[in-house]
Amino acid sequence: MHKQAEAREQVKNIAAKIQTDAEKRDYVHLHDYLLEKVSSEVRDIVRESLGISREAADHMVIEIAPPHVHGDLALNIFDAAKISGQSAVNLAAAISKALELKLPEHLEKIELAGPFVNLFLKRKLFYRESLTEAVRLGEKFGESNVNAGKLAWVEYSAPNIAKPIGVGHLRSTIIGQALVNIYHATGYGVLRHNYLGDWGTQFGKLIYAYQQWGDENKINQNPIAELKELYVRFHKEAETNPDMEDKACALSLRLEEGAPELLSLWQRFKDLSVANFKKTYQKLGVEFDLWLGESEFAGQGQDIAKECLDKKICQKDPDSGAVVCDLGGGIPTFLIQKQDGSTLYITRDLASIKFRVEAARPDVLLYIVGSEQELNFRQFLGLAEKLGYVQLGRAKHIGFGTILSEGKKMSTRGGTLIELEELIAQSIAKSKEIIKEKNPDLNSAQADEISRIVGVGAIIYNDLRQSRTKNISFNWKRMLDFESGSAAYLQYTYVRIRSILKRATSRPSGQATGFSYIFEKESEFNLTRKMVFFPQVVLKAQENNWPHLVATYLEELAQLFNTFYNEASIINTSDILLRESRLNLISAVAAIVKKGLGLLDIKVPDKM
RNA sequence: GUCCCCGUAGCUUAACGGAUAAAGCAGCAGCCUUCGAAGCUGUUGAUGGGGGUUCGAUUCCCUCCGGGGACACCA
Repeated sequence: MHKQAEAREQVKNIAAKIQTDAEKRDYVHLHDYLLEKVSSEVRDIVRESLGISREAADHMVIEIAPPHVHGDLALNIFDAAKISGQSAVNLAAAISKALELKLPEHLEKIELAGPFVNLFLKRKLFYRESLTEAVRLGEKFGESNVNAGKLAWVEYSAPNIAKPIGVGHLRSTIIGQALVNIYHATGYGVLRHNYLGDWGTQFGKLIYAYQQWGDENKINQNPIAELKELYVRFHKEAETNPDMEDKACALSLRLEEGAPELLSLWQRFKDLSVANFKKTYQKLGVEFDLWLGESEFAGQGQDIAKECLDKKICQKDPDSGAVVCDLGGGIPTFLIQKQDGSTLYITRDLASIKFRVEAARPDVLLYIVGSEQELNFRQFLGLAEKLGYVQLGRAKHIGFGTILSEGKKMSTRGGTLIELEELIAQSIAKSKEIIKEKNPDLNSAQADEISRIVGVGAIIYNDLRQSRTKNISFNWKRMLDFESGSAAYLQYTYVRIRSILKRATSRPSGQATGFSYIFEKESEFNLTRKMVFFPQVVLKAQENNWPHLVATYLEELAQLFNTFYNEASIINTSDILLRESRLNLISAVAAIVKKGLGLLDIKVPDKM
């Protein structure tokens, strides 16, 4: 089909651009990070002196020592013990002895406590090196090259056309965009795909409703609201008038067959919707490389069904003639073709994944779709793998919980559904009230700009701060609580640091690589000790598809900063070297906060 | 009925099978003539019940209870 070739060409161009971007990219090598250097010093010594396998040695992980423990860092050897088949206590003793005999460069001493090996850093050296590194890398700190050269295809947002975006698609949009950013930070090239819900029987209903009651004036004035109105009216009237469903079905079949007058109507609805969505995405700071909807794959349903039958993976139901698939393994059977021969959602998804793999050859494909579709994805991906469309395990469904209001799912009928546009507008308005109250000196334009950043940040953070799979209990008050544990808390921390830096008479002398940074207080050291873990946190967030790790980390880092801030004056530090060190320290913290929030797709204001 | 997710302090949430379960809100007691108090310090308070695996379980397995969701011609 002509259209299909065009789409393929488009995808190939996008993939090529992603690849050239990747080639030009200046990657930060993971093994250059200080924490990695310390880790490999330890691993090398242990491997050489104990003769344990590389795999076991690589599974020794350095962590921050718990507060009640003596030591700066702790070596977690439990996995290594399991791999090398020793008891943790014995291995820890052997490791501790080996490290004491040949002390790694960055360590002062070792302490053994049962199965735990506690590490004492040469604090001055560590402080100097960690700060030098963070200052040098600035807002690149945290990135790595672990997945350099790989391509991830991420499908997210995926709203249905002719309907307003609701809070359900909001989660997909926010989580998807965060994962896009996080994947990119670990080296991936990422193709951002908005797979529009622009096909299926609902368009028969919509067209029917339009033909019956459509009002051109209203549609031109407020397209989405009016289209939704038509759709709702259809369902209301269909309750008392059941043959409307059949008429709508007939329309949708004619649409699928390509009836020109219906197609042009459909195209118009789609164009209106997309224009509207783009405005919303702009407010959220979300962007896509590819807008390719389900309709693109509607024509291939029959071929897919035929292939499934030919390969004897699916069967024709003798009574109805529908095509049925049974994957076994406790997965319920499902249809891939209706008895009237028309396609289903899953059939189009199959055509779509085949297309994606052929056109771009991604290393991973992510589908950011609510957990209620978990079964559908097990069926769809199971069948796609069986058909050989995608390699086992490369395509993943990234599910997430529902947004609940008072413990219940938001529903249009119950009047509890919040449309995304409404949510954004209200959040910005409420943020503005708070901002004006907290900082009355801001002029109106500044207050507008800041409340957009803070209001949108509150929405995004409310979603990403907790683990993906859990339901979110939606609560206006909590979302707009700008105290600890909020985006505003992090933004405030950033703004405060910027403010100190502006007031300081000397600028941080970041460029000097040999600069001998010094510290005085425990809280300063604790900050750099926390900072060096940022790249690891980003990596782990990517590996597990857990954006909330970044949020949790940033809160902890910000709190360490605020503690330090409260016990030491930075500008009034009389020792010049110490003052210069502190200015660089807080500047590095600000860079991480900005970078981390950026990974979550949250902006930072200059003042607030 | 089958399958999936979830159950942690009064509330909302953290915790690769690891040391004394971590925060925020709410409550109580403190800290601004000094870099932005949207902050900081202290304090009260929790793993739904019962088994099991393990040197060690909030985490894994079984079971019960409670909440949410999904189960073929919708997406």
